[in-house]
Amino acid sequence: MKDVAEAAGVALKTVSRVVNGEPGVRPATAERVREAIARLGYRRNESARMLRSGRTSTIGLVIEDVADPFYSGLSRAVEDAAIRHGCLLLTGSSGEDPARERELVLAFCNRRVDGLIVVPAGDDHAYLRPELEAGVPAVFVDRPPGPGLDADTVLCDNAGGAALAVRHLLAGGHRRIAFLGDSPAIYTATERLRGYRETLGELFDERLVAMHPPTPESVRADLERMLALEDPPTALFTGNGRITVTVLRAMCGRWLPLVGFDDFELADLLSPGVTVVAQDPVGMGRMAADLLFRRIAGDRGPAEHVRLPVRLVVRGSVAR
Amino acid sequence: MKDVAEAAGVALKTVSRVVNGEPGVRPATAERVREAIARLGYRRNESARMLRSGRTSTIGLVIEDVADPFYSGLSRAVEDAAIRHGCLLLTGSSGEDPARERELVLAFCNRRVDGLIVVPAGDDHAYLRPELEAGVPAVFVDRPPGPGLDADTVLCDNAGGAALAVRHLLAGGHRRIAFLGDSPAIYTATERLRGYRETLGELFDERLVAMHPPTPESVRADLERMLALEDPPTALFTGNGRITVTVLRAMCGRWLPLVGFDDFELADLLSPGVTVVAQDPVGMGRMAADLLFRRIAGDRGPAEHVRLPVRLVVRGSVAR
DNA sequence: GGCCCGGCGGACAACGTTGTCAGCGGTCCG
DNA sequence: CGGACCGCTGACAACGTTGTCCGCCGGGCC
Repeated sequence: MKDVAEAAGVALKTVSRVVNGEPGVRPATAERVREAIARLGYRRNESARMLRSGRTSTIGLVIEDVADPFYSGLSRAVEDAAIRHGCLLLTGSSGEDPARERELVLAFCNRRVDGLIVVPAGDDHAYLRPELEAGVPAVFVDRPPGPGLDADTVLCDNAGGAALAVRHLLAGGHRRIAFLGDSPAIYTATERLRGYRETLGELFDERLVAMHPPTPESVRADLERMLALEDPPTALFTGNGRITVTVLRAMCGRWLPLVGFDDFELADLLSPGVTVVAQDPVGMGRMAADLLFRRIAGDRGPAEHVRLPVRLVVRGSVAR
Repeated sequence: MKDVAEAAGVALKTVSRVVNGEPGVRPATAERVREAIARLGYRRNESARMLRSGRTSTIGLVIEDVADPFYSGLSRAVEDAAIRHGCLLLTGSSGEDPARERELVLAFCNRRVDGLIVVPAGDDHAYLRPELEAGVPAVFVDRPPGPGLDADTVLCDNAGGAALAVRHLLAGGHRRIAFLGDSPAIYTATERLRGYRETLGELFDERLVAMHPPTPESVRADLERMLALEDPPTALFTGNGRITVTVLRAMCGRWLPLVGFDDFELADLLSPGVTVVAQDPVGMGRMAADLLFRRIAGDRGPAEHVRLPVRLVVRGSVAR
């Protein structure tokens, strides 16, 4: 900027004014400055600007894995909102590792992001308290933060969705409904288990429940074990998109009526189509971003807790 | 940092040394400093650090759409490499809009990213020349930059992959093979058309080619038009994952032997399974990131042009 | 016992920007 | 005709960090 000022024969501050479109510069001078900028290929240094102004026009997003369609949809929605507010997006995948989540969040804080959107991997967010108190707005999506942190959250109706799924299967005449869920360490997994369990009531049977991170082997083993019971399941409820797909693959050939939590591309093209409880990742991302930008704009109201509805999408997979 | 220094009763620079693990601080002093840091909840301001050091430990990634599985896989691979090098990732989706691509890239440059990975949307990258000359390393992925820019590129063998697909269909006895591709403005689309055309030789028939951004309506119309020909196609070659899926949906019920460019999740679970030319988005992302970090580390060798192989994954969709 | 050396700590400038305030003409009004 | 005001421009400090350089102090050696 100093060079531009010299080239245009004006003071540093005048260049700054032109660059920022501030008033008080004669058109002829401004033109001369702009010409010098173009000639020298000058670009404003945002680091310095941030340092001075305190705003980075950047928000941080921590998700579980960008490559997972659920999170990449959410991610895109957040990005769109960021662009609308003139912000850029720093993205990081925690891979369900609380330590990694913490590192990412703190790295974002070091860069003084204007706000954070976090899909928490762990359930201890004490490390975030100083940041929140320092005024960094944060919104938690898909899962609530650890205890003792009263921050904005955007969740979906996990238990209600599970209830929808189970009731649909019950209505189909099933009494032995297995649940294959993700690790109980994951909030959404236990919530969905809760909805499943409460809806089943006394039909609940612990032997029909399996919960851990899905691998083809573990899912296959779970299915084998359950199908070998003297009173095997006649239908399946799968706890997230990845598990649904893994189950579909593990079943190759055999078929059990199935409802999956979370919609996925091509669910409708499989035969039979897969009935799912559809969440709205894009809606969640948009909602979280809206909330965050309201906070960034200065909204200091009490923490908001949004719970988005889910809906049952009936396809062929439960026909008797 | 000044506050920490005061609280610990030492000089500013001593705090800086402790924070950066530099030698020359007595353990007792260092401990006092660390205690003060913890007590005050101090976090280093990266903006100031960048300003001073010139390195941001951040790289920028411009892709077409994070929500597209191809790009989200690539994205994840780049992120993993970035983390390995202690960098964070700024991500932006251009949505095939050259103006948006330009804005994103320039916004990244303003933030002084250490390097850029770009899936170009446009074919005029003159705007990037000053940045490249200023020493910002850039790697282009999936598509080459516009003419006159000699930068590192990581592409896949588009024409070769198309040839694989067409030869597979020819071997299946087909002579009337239609090609449904994306807009000819997209490099990969025209390359795949070229491979298709050259492999077909005199079997090539312009009436069996349709190229534009796929919408359910346009794809349906293309299929209708082609199937109404007196000599209709007996097989399809689809130019990317999105088109393949759109075609599958548009065909509902009817069936034509099909090979798609780009693999996609569940392609194997459809019945029949969809034969595809599989690219390796993760490999492309990793390769691009490796190249970029070599440049960032100071490699000033001539531009490298990597072309990754593709492979034909035969599934059921071409059985006669 | 004095000198030199090494280990440690601190003062200061600089990175590139923006906010504050002051200066310098010219114009308008009394 | 003089003073006040306004439009434009510029000098300077400050943001928080790090690199450079200097000084202090204690110990070992001559």
